[in-house]
Amino acid sequence: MVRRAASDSEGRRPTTIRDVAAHAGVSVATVSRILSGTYPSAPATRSKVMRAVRELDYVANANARGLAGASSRSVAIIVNSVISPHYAHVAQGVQTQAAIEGKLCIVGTTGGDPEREFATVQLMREEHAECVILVGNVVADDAYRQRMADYARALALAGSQLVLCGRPALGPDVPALVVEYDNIGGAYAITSHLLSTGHRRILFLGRRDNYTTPESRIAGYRKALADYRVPHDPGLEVEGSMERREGYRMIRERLAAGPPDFTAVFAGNDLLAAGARQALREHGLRVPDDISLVGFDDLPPAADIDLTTVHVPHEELGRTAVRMALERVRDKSDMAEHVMLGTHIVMRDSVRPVIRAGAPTQ
Amino acid sequence: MVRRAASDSEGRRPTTIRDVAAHAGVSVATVSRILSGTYPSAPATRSKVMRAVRELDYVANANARGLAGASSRSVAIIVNSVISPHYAHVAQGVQTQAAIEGKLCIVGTTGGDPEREFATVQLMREEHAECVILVGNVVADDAYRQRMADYARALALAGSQLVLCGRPALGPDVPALVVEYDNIGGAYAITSHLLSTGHRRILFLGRRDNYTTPESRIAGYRKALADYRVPHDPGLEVEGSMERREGYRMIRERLAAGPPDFTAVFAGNDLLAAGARQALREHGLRVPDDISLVGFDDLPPAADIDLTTVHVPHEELGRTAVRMALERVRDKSDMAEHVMLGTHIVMRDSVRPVIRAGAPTQ
DNA sequence: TGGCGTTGTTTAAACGTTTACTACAGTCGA
DNA sequence: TCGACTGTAGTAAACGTTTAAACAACGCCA
Repeated sequence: MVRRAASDSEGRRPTTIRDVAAHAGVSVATVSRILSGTYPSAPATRSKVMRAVRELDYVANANARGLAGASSRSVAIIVNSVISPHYAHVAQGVQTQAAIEGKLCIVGTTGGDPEREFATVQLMREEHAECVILVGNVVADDAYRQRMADYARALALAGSQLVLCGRPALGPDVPALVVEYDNIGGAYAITSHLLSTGHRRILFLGRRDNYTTPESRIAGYRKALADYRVPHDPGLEVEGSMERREGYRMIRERLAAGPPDFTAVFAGNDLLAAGARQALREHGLRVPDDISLVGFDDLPPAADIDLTTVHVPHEELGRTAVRMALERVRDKSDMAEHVMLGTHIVMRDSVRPVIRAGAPTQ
Repeated sequence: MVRRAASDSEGRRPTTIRDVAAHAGVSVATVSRILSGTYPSAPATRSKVMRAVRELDYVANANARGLAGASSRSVAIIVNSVISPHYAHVAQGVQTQAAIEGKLCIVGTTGGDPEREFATVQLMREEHAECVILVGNVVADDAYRQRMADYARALALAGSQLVLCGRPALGPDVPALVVEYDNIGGAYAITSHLLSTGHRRILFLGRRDNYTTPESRIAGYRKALADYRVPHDPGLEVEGSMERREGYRMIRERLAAGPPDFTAVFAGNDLLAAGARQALREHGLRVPDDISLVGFDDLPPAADIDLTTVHVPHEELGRTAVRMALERVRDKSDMAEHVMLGTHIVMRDSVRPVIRAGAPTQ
C-alpha cells in the first residue's frame, strides 16, 4: 500500500507523468502519447488518462520534454529595449504569431550594446529556442558581421534559426533569414512629399553613420534631393541618436545658433519628431504653420501630434519573422530567405506648402 | 582513434559536455563543476577545461540543466499587451532586474482575456519559471480569485512563486506576493489639486466597475470630492476602457450632447487624456485655457502633451516584483509579502485655476 | 610506517520526458 | 486453422546535465 502524492495533492513533490500513469493504471508511454495526441488510442484509455491528469493537476515538465527530443516550444526575440515603441510593436507581432503557433516567447534586451547582444544570443542558444529574432539597428562593422555570422552558423548547427528583423543581411553564405522593410523607399517618398510641396531647405535629424537604420533613411533623403536637383548641403544633416530628448536638443541648439535656415524638418523617427516639435514650439515656431515636420515609423507619438510620417509595418515584421523561421525549421524547404516589406506615407497635419515670393497663393 | 565532432566543428550533433570532457581529458563531472564554479578545482584543470569549451564552442543545454535540478534560470511575466506603455515599462523593469540576477525573461500576453491568462500561467508552470509575475488590472470576481488562488498554490508547490503586480491581493492564505502602487492616494492627490484650484465640476473618464485599477482610481477621486464637500454626481463619471480612442469617443459624445458641463477632466490614464485632449481641441476647446485636464501614469504621451499627471513607478514595480520573488524562492525567509509603492503628482501645463465670478483675478 | 585529513577527481544515479522496439490480442483472408 | 495484419499498450533506452558518494593522491603528524 504505497501512499504517494496521488491521492494527497499536498505532497511536496510535483506530480510527474509516472504519477498520472499509476493513477490511470496505464504505462508512462501511453500517457505521453495520449497527451501529445500523436498516436491512436482507445477512447476508454484516453478518458481514464485525461481524468487522472485533471485529478492530479498534472502539467508536463518543459525541460524534460525539451531534453527528450520533442521540438522546443519557444521563440526568442532580442531587442534594444522593451519600452521603445518600435521594438515593442515588433515584439507584439512576434508574441502574437508565437502564440498562434503554440510557442512561448523569450525576450532579451541589450540596451544597444553589441557585446550584450552576443551574450544574449548565446543564452538563447543554451535555451534551445527554435529561432532567435534579432531586431533593430546596430553598428554594422565587419568584425561584428563576421562574429554574428559565426553565431548564425552555430544556431543552424543546433537546429535553430537566426532571423534578422529590420536590419540588412550578414553576407551571402550565412544561414540567417532577413525580414526588412523599405527604409530607403519610405524616406525617399516622404522627402519627395516635402519637395513637391515646395520645400528646399529640409533639415534631417538623426544622422548616425554606421548605424543601419539611420543610414538607409538618410540615403533615401539624399536620393530624393538629388532627383529633385536640390544641391546637397551636409550642414542640414544633424547628427544624434534616435531618442526624443535628442530631437529636442538638436533643434534647440540649432535655433540658439541663429534663425532657422530651413523650412521643413525630416526627423529620423517619430520620437525625434516629437522632441523637435516641442523645441520648435518653445522657440515660438508652430508646426506646420511656420515649419513643416515629418517623421518615420508611425508609432503612437505620431497620431498625438498629428504628424505626417512613414508607416512601418512593425507587427507584420515580427509576425513574418516568426512564420518564416518556423517554416524553415520545420520543412527545411528552400522558401524565401529575404523578405522586404513595404512602407507608405501617412498624411496628417504637419506639412504646409511653401509660398514662394511671386508664386500664386494657391 | 575516435574522430568525433571534436576536431571537426561542422559535425551535425551539437557539442555536449561529454565532448568537452573528452577533449580536455577529464571527467564530465569536473567540467560541470568548473563551469558552474561552485566547487574548488586545480588551476591547471580549469584552464584545460576552459580551453576545450572555447575550442569546441560549447554551450550548456538549458533543458538538461533544468531537469537535473539546478535552479531554473527564468522569470515569467504575463501582461495584457506588450505595446501598452504601462505594461512595457513594468516589463522593462522585470527584464532589467532579471538580467541583473542572471535570469532570462519569458513573456506571455493575454489580450485581457482571463482564460488566456490562466492558460499562460499554466504554460509558465510547465516551463518551471522561478516566478510568475502577473501584471495589471483585471476583472476581479470571486470565481477568478478562487481559481487564481489555486494556481498560486500549484506554483508554490512546484517551488515557484506567483507575484501580483499592480493588482490587489487574492486573499489571506494564498501564497502570492503583491507589489502595488498607490492608486487611491494618487487619484486623491490629483483630484485635490483640481479642487484646490477651484474646479468643482470634474469629469472622470474611464469608470469601469469590477476592474481593479479604474475602481481604485475612481475611489480616490470620490474620496477627494467628499473631503471637499463637493456633492457626488454620478453623471460626471464616464464609463469606458483605458484606450486612447475611448477617451476621444467619450469627450466627443459628451460634447455632441450639449455644451460642456465641466471645467476639468480627470482621465483614468494618460492615453485616455491624450484622446480626450484631441476631442476637446477638435471641438474648439483648448487645454488648459478652456478646460483643465489631468491624467494618470506619467507615461510617454504625458510629456508630449504637457499633461499634469500622477507618476507611477512602473519600472520600479517590475524590479521589485522580481527581487521579492527571488529572495522569497531562495531564502524562504518571511520577508515582506506585500509592498505598496508611492505615487506623486507631476506638474506640467494642463491645469488653470478657475476664475469665479466675483473672485479676485489672482 | 601507518593512519588521517585535504584536495581534486571520478563514478554513477537521478531528473521527467519521448520514442524506437516489442508484445499481445483480435480480425481477416486463404 | 493458421499466419499476416492492425490497432493498442508496454519496455526500456536515450536526452545532457547535476551532484551525492566514493575514491585516489598527497602531505603531515605521531
